[in-house]
Amino acid sequence: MTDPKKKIPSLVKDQRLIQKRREQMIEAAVSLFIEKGFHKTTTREIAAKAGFSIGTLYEYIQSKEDVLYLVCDAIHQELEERLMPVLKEETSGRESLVLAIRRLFEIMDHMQDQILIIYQEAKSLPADTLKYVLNREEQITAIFEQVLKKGIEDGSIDMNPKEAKLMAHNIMVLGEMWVFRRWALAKRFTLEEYIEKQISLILSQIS
Amino acid sequence: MTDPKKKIPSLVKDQRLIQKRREQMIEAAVSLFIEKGFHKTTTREIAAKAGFSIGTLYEYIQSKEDVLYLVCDAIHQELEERLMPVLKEETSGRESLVLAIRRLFEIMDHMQDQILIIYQEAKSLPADTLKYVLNREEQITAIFEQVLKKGIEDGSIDMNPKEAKLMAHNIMVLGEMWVFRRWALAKRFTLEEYIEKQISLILSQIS
Amino acid sequence: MTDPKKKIPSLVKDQRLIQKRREQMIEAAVSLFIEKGFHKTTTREIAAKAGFSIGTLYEYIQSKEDVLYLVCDAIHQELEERLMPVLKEETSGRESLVLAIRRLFEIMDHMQDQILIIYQEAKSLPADTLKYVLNREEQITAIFEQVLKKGIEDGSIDMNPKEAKLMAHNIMVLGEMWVFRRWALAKRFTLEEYIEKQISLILSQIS
Amino acid sequence: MTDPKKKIPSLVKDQRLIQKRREQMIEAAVSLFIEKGFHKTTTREIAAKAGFSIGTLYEYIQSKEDVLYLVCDAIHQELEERLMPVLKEETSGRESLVLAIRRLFEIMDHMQDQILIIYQEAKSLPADTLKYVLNREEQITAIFEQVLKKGIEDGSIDMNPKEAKLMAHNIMVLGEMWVFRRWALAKRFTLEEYIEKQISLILSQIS
DNA sequence: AATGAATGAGGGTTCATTCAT
DNA sequence: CATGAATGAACCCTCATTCAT
Repeated sequence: MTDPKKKIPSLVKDQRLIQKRREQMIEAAVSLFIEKGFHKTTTREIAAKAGFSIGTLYEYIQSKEDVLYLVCDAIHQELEERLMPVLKEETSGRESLVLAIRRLFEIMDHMQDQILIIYQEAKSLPADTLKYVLNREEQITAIFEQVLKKGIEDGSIDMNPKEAKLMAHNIMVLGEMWVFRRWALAKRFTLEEYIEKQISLILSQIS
Repeated sequence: MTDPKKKIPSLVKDQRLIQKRREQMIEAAVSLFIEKGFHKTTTREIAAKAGFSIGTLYEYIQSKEDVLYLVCDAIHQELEERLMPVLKEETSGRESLVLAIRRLFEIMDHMQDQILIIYQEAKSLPADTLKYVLNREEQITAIFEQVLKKGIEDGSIDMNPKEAKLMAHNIMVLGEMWVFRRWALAKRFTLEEYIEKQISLILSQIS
Repeated sequence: MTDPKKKIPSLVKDQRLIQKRREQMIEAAVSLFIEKGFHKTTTREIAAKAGFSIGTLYEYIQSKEDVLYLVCDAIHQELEERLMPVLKEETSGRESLVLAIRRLFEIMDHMQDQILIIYQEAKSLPADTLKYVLNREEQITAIFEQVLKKGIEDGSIDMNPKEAKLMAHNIMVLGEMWVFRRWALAKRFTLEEYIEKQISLILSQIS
Repeated sequence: MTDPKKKIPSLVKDQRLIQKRREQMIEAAVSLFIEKGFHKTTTREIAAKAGFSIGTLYEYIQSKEDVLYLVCDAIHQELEERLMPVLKEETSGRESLVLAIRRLFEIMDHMQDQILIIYQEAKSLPADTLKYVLNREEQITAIFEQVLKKGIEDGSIDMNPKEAKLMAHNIMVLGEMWVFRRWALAKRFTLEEYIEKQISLILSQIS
């Protein structure tokens, strides 16, 4: 139910320190992965940019792939933290949906580089670890499923509840599309136009 | 307008042979990239699986990235070749659209591994070369734009022609989604269900 | 004025260690370059003979050419260190010249293999780096120019000061000649005979 | 006594053809060796520049080093052919010497790139083959020895005949010096100045 | 807890040479 | 005689990971 995270073992005991060092390393890794991708980034570079030595890096992780996992998880974390507030609003499911979609797309625009990391590099995770990341992705998708169901219940959305999950995936993917088809879309639309048009198209499916 | 391909220089002069050897190399590379990804596949493995020596491999390409480009191009080629026939049918734009979407999704299902290669590995191409691949992707997307416009003209599709391009991208992405969200979708839907539901959702946007 | 050396970057920080390892590597490389030349010597051989791994070698240099530069520089260093003491003597310029020539030729004989490395391999250095080596060579030549000028001033040498530089080059080259024409000269002369004859010939030019 | 050349075996019988093809290959190789050195020049490049295929190249030689030998020999040949005419003049040994030195230095200037090939690349020849090249070099040196002896005999040159050989080597080396110390000498002297000064210095040794 | 020197397997690429056509 | 495709040993260099200090 809650958010199961993979435990990455550390040689260091002090939990505070672990958190601090991992934040440093994630920040360093994100910018490096954005710049050159996971494979072309070296562990040395990550340690250097994080401000400590390669030896220290390996006190807090066990392999380079651990860093990738921490990065993916942090990105999902940020995505979720940015998305959740919009759901607090007390409105109809339909309005909630529109707000959430808009927010999602704005987040996608804002975090485009990070989103790309997940899309392009997650495959390099060991199969086990990958599951945790995909799980998290599914949970975020489930948020939209919930909003849709709320709308169906309060009558503001007209659709078969069985299709809520698919619809939720569609929404997520249309958001991500702004990131990984940006090379084509940005030639034609501003973010605002993109949001407006997609919301309008989605609404035409639930009336 | 037409389909510009990047010329990959070869030390070998015989064009027939170049084509033959490159086909062998592409087939080998595709299966290896599927199995272990571009970065973890070695040029030696590609040569061995293709049935010739590493020296021979380099008679037909200049770098490992050339192999990746050839692979991406071949995948797009196959995708296009599988998609085009469905457009020959003499029907309304709307029916043509439905046929094309169905075919696209079936192709995505059939070529899922290859599609994943493009999505996950194309980023490793040199910027110059990447353009060729994205261009090709855009051209395939344009096919759906054409079908939509045909439907608008013959009155079978009701939508603002200005939105045809976006809609075409949406369709492509919903097809690709069957590939890269398969881990979530396949738990809930068969391909057939997926096709039916998505077509029905898309049709609700153009009536 | 002073002796500008090219800074070869190292991944290792400890300056002491850098010096120590580079000395090991230079000693190994010199003997290998003598034995088989720069091109036929592999970096692995250098590392092995130096007593460490190939990975360690590359912690202290950036490319095989860096080793060649270090070798050339060390050879020039030794040459200079062997030559300088003879100039401390308090005598006339003429006597000083004779002493220096004798010493130079003795050094050439002693360091023949190393001198050959510079002559035959320096061309493999990148243009930038080659300049440092040639510069050093010119500085050593300038030593003889100074001695000649001292002799002109104190009246013990009779020559146009304008020709001191050319004369200095001649002396250097006659010294090197003992190295790279050894195959012919050693058949006819001992080192001592060679020195005597050449000094006598040179003196006949400055009286 | 005469000029023993190394026989390089060829698979082809027709002597005319052998000579023609080898001339082509030498011309190609010389320009490539000048441009990039022996080691960085590939046999493919030599064949291509010579105007035939790599297969054909190996019909006329047995190894890349054979090409280097042919090149060295051709250079010596040209050097000799340019030098000999000056000896035909009917004058005193002293005048003959001056003429020969001048001619030698002019040739060195003219053929500087080729001379460099011999100096820097000959060491890559197999020991056996190297002997032929050094032999040739000694023969050319002997020319000057002859001129000196003629001068001693006709009284125009005053020196101990035992030193003629050394003197001849000195002259050769001072000529080569114009080539391999050009980076320093050309800053100070024109060829003409260099010739004048060196001749004057040499003459001061034989009066 | 932090450091950073050491390791060495492994990767991409080159190129002299061969030999079937 | 000429061609040029095929070979594979060998080269330079990288980098994730370890471990003594």
